[in-house]
Order: sequence, then C-alpha cells, then structure tokens
Amino acid sequence: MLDIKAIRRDPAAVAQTLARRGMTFDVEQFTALDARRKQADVDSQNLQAEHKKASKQIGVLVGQGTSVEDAKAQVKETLDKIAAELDDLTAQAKTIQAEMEALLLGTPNLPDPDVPDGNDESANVEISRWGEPAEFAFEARDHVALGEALGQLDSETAAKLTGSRFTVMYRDLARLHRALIQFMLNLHIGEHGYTEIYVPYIVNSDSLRGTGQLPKFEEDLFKLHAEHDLYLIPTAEVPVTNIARERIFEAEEFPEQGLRFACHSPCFRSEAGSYGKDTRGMIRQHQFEKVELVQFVRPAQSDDALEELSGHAEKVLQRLELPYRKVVLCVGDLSASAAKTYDLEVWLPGQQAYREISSCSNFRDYQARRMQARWRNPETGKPELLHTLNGSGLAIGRTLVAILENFQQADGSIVVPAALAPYMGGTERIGGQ
RNA sequence: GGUGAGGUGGCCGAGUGGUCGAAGGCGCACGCCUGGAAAGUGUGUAUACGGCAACGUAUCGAGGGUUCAAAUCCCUCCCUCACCGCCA
Repeated sequence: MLDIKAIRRDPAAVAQTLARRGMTFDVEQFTALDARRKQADVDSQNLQAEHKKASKQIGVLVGQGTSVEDAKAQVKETLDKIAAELDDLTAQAKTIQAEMEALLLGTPNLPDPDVPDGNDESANVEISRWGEPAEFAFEARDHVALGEALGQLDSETAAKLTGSRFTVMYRDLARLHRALIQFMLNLHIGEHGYTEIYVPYIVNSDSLRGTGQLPKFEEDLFKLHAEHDLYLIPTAEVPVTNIARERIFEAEEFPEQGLRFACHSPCFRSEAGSYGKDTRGMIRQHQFEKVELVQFVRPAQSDDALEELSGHAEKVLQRLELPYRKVVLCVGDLSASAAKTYDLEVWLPGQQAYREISSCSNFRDYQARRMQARWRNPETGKPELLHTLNGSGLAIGRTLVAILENFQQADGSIVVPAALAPYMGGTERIGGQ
C-alpha cells in the first residue's frame, strides 16, 4: 500500500511513476475522493461530537438527581435534530473510506528509479553472469528424460494420485531433493546470519492481504474448504513476513543489520493462467519446496539489504557450481508489491536457456504499511514502518532440475556436486555405477 | 469434540449502562532529594486519523445489535487457559 500522504503531496508524480507500469492512476478521481472523504469525515465527526455531548448531558443531569425521563426531555430536541442526520453521515463516511481503502489496496508499489522500462521479461536487463555453461560431448537431455531413465522421477504415478503438475521421486533423487533443503538452510543460517524459522503452511486472509496476494490474486491460491478464509501458502514469504504484522519492534530487538529469517516450506500454487506453459517436468508444479529468505530492515538499509540478499541466493548457485545470470526485472515484469527485483536465472542445458530459480525483491514500506509492521526509531522515539525484503534461496525443485541437467554424464548418470556430499551419505553419483 | 473460566493500556489489574480512553500498581522517562547511588517523592508515559493549535473522532479480542448513552447488556465468530474425550 502506498502512503496516502505522499500521494497527496504530489499525485502527479505518483501517477507518472505508476504509468511506467502501464497503469493509469486517475489523479482527479483520487483528489476528488480524498476531498470527499475528508469532508465526510469532518462532518460526521463534528456531528458525533455534538451527539456525544448531548448524551453526556443526560448523564450529568441524572447524576445531579434529575430523573432519567426529565433529563431526556431536556435534551430531546437537540438529540432528535442530530439523529436525523447522523446515521446518514456516518454511513456515507464509511462508504467513502472503504472506497479509498480499496483504491489504495489495489494500487501497486512504485518501482525504483533504476528499474528499467519495458513491458515483459524480454526487457529485463542482465547485470552479471557466473560460470560457464558446460559443453557436452553428447546430446544433453532434459531432466525429465534423465529422471525417468533413472527410474527415480515419476509424473505418471503423481497424476494418478492427484493430477497433472505433481511429481513422485524415489531413492537417490528424493534424497538429493532433501539434501538441497538441508544444504541451503545450513548455508544461510551458518554463514549468512539468518535465523531458522518454522511456520504454518496454512494462513488466513489477513496474512495474504499483508503481503499483497489478496485481494487481487486469489485465483493463484488454493483455498481450503473451511468455515473461515484459509489458504495453502503460495510461498513461505506469507507466514514469515506476517510475523511482523501489527507489531512494533523495540530498537533493542531490531538490530542495525535488521532481522533475517530463513525458512523451508512447501509452496502451493494453482497456476491459473499458465495453461500450456512449462507442462513438461518439474519447472512449474502445483506443489514445490523452497527455502525462503525474509528480511526486516530499517528503511535506510533496504537498498544494501537487497544487494546482500540476492548475493546470499547467488552463493547457493556458486557452491553448487551451477552457471547462472542475474537480471534486474523491468517495470512490466515486476510484481505488484515490489519496488525492485533481481531474478537469478540458472542455465538449463536441456532447454538451452537461462530459467528463473530465484526472485529477490525489495518491497520498501509497501507490505509493511499493509501489515502495520513497525519498529521504534530511537532517534524519534516513534514507531515507524520498517522495510521488508525476500528472495528464494532457492527453489528446490528447479535446483534439482538444474543439477540433473548440468551434471549429467554420457551414461545418463548424475554426478552429485561436492557441496552436497555431507548430505548424500557417500553417494557421489546417481545411477550408472 | 465436550464442559467450564477468560480476553481491558508496554506489563499486571480494577471497572456490570452515564463527565471511563479507562482507578491502582509495575515498568519506563524527566525532575526533586543525595557527595554519588538506593530508598523516598513529584510529573509524565497507547495508537490512528483530522486540525497551526486548543481540541475532536475512533479503538477495552473481531463483527453485528439494543439504548439518548456500551469496556459494561444481547447475538455470531476468533483466540487463550483448565479438565475430560480423541489422536500423529
């Protein structure tokens, strides 16, 4: 949610910045609505004050010994006059208030000035590359062919159990999948200063509103058939970020470098609107695992924090010896809540392409304002909105895909990256022998 | 799942219809006292919105209702605790 005060200060500038996203922010509509809101507020509040005063007068009179009936009679005329208008005015004020709320909730974040223009991913700008895509002396296969040949990747059985876009894994592949989770968590908590956290995988609608999945993107979520609004999490970002919701961190519990949480969780996405996309293999599933990094930082720190956080995700790829590139998303590819996003794209020999494996974003105070996530600034003594960031560090399924494809051998076996050795119980190669 | 008791300010806790945004205490801040400290003592101490300000409005788990007036009464829901039942 944007700061309504900032919009008031310079609505044209806000409209101009949002126009970069291809979004029309109607300044006149906003200004008019805001003026109506304020007028309705003032009017109803004044009337309420009068009403309250008259009511209290009854109390005072009764306290002085007047009978209740007599006291009522004395102020009846005033009260009747007020009552005639009051309901109408407060209802009006509420409606306008709700309109404004809806407008703000539906308005996306302002992209940072250094985010490039563009309509879609083709306009994303590459920042760096790491590693060399391997040259194979044989025809590189994709992860589906490799996994099925090993007899360890089985989408057919998953389709029987549930449906499309699910996977069953066996033996070393299942273990490799688990090893990746352990490896990533240990790296982030051991070397990058993150606190490990475990959270619910089912959240309420307040949490989803806080991080921005609601109200606009309900169709991407799995909603539970329950009396109250409960959803499967689409990412650990939701529960982890929301631990700060409606909370004020005191300065001593909010260190200079901010709060960092690393969380492994399954993620559930309906993938509505992605029919036909990535239908083969494990790239786009309804259920996948991810290690998520979430940071709460002081506003002055969030620029640096994004660089650091994306660096933490990069470190995972480097340790796993997976070639990748880093891109900054253009405005058109930026999610609604984000001010700036780096994507890490890993090289997939099976597709001869770089594919997204991590997305690291600075949300500035956009999520924090929705959540009322604050810290007490010792300089002012006042609660102030903090900044939130998150990034995948990394998506497990896609990392598994990358390992299969990048470490494949001529005989179809897979060499296990050295970094995973401690987690694989001595297995250095999957398949072959 | 059943039964019972509860949810009030940073914390504890009083308040069962009327000058209650809320007694009292703790904590915290500042001052006095002191050579310094402790003790003592005085003052202050929630958040949001509107207003230059005085101040106004809202918030006593959430939502709805009754009433001139609700922390207080009624309804629905959520949560916590205790006991019982069931259970990975």
